[in-house]
Amino acid sequence: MTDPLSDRPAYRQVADRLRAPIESGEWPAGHKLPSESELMEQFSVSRVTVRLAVGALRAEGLILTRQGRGSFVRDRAANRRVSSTRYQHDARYAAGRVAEPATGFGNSPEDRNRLECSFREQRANQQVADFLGLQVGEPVLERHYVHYVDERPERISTSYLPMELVKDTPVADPANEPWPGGTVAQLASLGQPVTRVIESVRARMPTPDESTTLRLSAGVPVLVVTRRMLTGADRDHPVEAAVDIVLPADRVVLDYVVDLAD
Amino acid sequence: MTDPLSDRPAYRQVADRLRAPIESGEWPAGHKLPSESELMEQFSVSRVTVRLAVGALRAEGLILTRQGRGSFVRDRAANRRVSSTRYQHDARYAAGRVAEPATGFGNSPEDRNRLECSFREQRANQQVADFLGLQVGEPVLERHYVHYVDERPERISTSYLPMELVKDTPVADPANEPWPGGTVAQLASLGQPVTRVIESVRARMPTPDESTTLRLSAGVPVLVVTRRMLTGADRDHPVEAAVDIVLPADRVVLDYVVDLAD
DNA sequence: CAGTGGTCTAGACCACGCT
DNA sequence: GCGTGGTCTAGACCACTGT
Repeated sequence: MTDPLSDRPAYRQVADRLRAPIESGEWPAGHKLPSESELMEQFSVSRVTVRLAVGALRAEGLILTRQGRGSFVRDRAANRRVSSTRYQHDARYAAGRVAEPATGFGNSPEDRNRLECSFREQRANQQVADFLGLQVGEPVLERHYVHYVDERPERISTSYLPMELVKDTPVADPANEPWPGGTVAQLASLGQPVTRVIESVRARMPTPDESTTLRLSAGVPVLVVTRRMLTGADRDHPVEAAVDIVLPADRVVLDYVVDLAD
Repeated sequence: MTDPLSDRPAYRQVADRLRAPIESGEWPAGHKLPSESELMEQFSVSRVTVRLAVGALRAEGLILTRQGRGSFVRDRAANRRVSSTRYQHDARYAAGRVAEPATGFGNSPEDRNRLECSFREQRANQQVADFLGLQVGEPVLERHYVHYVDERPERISTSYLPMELVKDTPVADPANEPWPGGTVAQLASLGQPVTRVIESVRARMPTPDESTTLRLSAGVPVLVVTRRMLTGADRDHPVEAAVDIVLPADRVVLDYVVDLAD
């Protein structure tokens, strides 16, 4: 039953009573919630009220609903770690100092990875021009990737390289993807050893397109990384800009190692 | 009008037709959407259908609704940048090599910052023990913070220090907060200069409590950072663990600088 | 087939914000 | 007072999942 005297709306009271056993762990991941008809009877409310409550929990990312089956407690443990140390590792690989590249953005074995990519020549927009130190309209190579791990899409990204740098080189040929050692190794092959990577991390709800591509359930945000790669002894010459690396937040953790030495 | 022949449900069609002018920029941040009655008439659908459409846009973080006023396009530009370089800066400050500390987690002028904190002695749980290299149950100092910038709550965090390290020191006294130079400077004052910081970044939807404290509107995720601070020449001796630094994703961007030098 | 969630209608009353 | 969104009801039909 709900308390009609409370100023807390009925649907919130129902949501609260369902949230408690989820957050306490009493209902573990995969546990089936009572059906909507059971909840209607249990709390003496209409179907619309029940659905408002269930919808709230779904928007919080606590449950997922499947037509014809029911509502279930979602597994919220993100398990793929993506570490900033992969850049250092790939730089050492490109310099011939280690035998194996870092195993992709996902640090997962090669045989579980798959990459879809499409390249095209494009003219720099304002943001890309700012990042690469170019004028708006200068030619750049736009590279669009969808990265799969175990047949699950785990990353959408769009990256830009100055056309002047890559024209008529193996880097501009999508047939050479996936390139061992990634973008860091590609730039090294062009005589541009990366000396600094700057990543900016944001989070937001996915667009419907992203939600479809990444197969996200309701209530799951995306991590959005923008990346700049720089070369030179002063680490200030931009050579690559990845403006949107979109990652599913229910599966990915980003690790950053910051060393203090002066 | 909606197309009843389409297999796309009516509420999605309405949502699509409202999303287009928002994403194209035709309706800029702050623009008022048509009222629910107007949408009912315009698309010849019931109120419930209109509210499903509006609710979907709200869950995507595109709009916010205010009772008695209407629905408005939300401003999605996050503007506070939090950079990993603040740790290096604070280390130099603690070593007396620069005159001013980094201006807080938010890198914003001191006079716009305010800190609420509460300290208490606690026994390490499994996660804290793992992070600090202690046994479960060993005493730790638990520090809970809420950080405001311009009177807006911008960060909730819980941090742990080994009790053995801080007992009867100025660091254990909340009256000394905010401490110039932050945790890095506090540890330096204890003879524990931090040599490495490891941050793990996740994103998820907020709990109702977090949503209230951070004054989040619907459809806004939180960035969740867990941090470990390490000392020693081998950068492997843990001295601090911040298990949950919760940041509003509509206002904060995290910047990380990764230098490659070998 | 029965049970589940997904969509949709018509109608009602309330709380809030502005004039 | 009036228009706004917030909450709630009773009832209907559909699509999907399992037996």
